[in-house]
Amino acid sequence: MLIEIDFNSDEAIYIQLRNQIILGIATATVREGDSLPSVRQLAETIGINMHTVNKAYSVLKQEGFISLDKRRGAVIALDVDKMKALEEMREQLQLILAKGCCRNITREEVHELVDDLFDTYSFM
Amino acid sequence: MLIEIDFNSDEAIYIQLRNQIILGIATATVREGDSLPSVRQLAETIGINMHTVNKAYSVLKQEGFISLDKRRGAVIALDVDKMKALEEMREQLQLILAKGCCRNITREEVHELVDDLFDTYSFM
DNA sequence: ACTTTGTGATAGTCATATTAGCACAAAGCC
DNA sequence: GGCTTTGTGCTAATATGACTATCACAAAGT
Repeated sequence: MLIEIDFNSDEAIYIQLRNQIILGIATATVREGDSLPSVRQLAETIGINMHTVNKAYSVLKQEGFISLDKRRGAVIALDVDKMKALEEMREQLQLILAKGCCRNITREEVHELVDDLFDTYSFM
Repeated sequence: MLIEIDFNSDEAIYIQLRNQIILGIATATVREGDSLPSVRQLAETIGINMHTVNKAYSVLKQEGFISLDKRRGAVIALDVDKMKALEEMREQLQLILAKGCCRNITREEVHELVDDLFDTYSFM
């Protein structure tokens, strides 16, 4: 799994890491049960501090994407609470759709965008 | 237009302000051509500093939602660059849909969510 | 034994967010 | 003409979060 960090981004490094790992899971680059590299390994590969990677992993654990194990390290383990996920998605979509609405984007165009992206994430 | 700030939120005050104003535009609480309160007025109403409101307005201007005028203050003026807006929306949807995908949310459920929210933003 | 693992504590640096105070030119009002 | 309000600019102080740098330690694998 290739991870690229933009050091000039205004987005925190550990957030970029988290996002790319989530995208990696959705695009089936990594699958349920797979292990992520150790915090020290990944940190050295990217060229950042160990604790920054650890923070990204902690966030992913807290959000229910991975499970941290002493023996196997960080393992992909999806906590599927659909109701909670739908509520969260609704909240996040709210602002994005409002922006689009101000720019005269129609609901049909949003549907196309959703379908287009969903085809990329067809891992089930 | 009612504005509520959560001072315990991890989201910056000026970001909360920006978001609520965008939602206000989309829900037609404020309409194109309307003026927003002056930076000093709004700051006093909310109980925050003048410069924080000014920052929110500056961001909204830079993003093409309002236009700042010496005489009329901050006026709702939507810069409709649809292509740019679609590109931006695609980028923002990418992560949100990836998250949902990991939680087994189907594209039909996303469509329902989109339609539901779009009904709220029917100002055109 | 040796290495690697996650994890914790501590401390320093840097950027950002927020507030405060002062100022000034332009516009509106009486 | 006086007065107020407007956006905008400047500087400075404080607080918080992000990132890095070390040192450390117990648990697990080889």
